[in-house]
Amino acid sequence: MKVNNEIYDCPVTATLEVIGGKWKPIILYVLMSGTKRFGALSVRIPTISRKVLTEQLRELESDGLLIRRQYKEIPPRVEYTLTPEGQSLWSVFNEMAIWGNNNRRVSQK
Amino acid sequence: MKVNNEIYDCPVTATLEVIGGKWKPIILYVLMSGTKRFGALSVRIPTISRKVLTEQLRELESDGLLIRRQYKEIPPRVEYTLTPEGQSLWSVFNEMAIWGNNNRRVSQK
DNA sequence: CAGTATCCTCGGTGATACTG
DNA sequence: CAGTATCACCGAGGATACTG
Repeated sequence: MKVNNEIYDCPVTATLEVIGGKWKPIILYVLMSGTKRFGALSVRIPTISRKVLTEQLRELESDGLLIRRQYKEIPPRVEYTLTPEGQSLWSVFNEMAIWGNNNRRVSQK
Repeated sequence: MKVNNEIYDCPVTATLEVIGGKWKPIILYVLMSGTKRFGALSVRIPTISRKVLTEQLRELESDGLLIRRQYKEIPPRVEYTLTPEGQSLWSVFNEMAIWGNNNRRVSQK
């Protein structure tokens, strides 16, 4: 997500630049529970198109938050795993979850 | 920001629904240091148009994060103040700032 | 001073079809 | 299975001018 220009570069906006947007939080959240295949991500997030899922995963990869492993098999297999940097976002998500639970009405899954 | 549909309603996305987007973090951050007038916000965030600033402030107000106080004077004076709920976002921003400082290259103001 | 009112641009997202 | 390619849309955000 294009959050802001360099004038306002600050750690908070830098973080939102990486985890903000419509799909990245849920993708990262799903991957927090461990390595997932492309298809598994697609099943867990059924309303995202494969095109957009691919794009978001590529961005998270180039931001160093996850690793893409492609196995040269038939049928193809591609796995996505959080890097330590990606996993370290847990504390951020946790703080957001606490605030959301305390201050928002959240319907449960 | 339209983050996601109800299927993925979770505390994290609920939080991002409120503080995500291009301008809200910086607006909230500026207001963390105390009540500000419309013009003061505009000066501190010079690249936001007044139209968009107005829109964002209205959304933050209807989300209960800030209070808008209008003084019937000439010239007009309008002040924006964080509610306790808005101020309670400090811990969220703090966690994001820590992560950003540890994991991103951030140019200083 | 603190906004509105209009008009417009652009990029993120979606739908659909195709492929190694 | 895990993608690409193409086309299309829509709405957040921006530019500019006007106002109580």
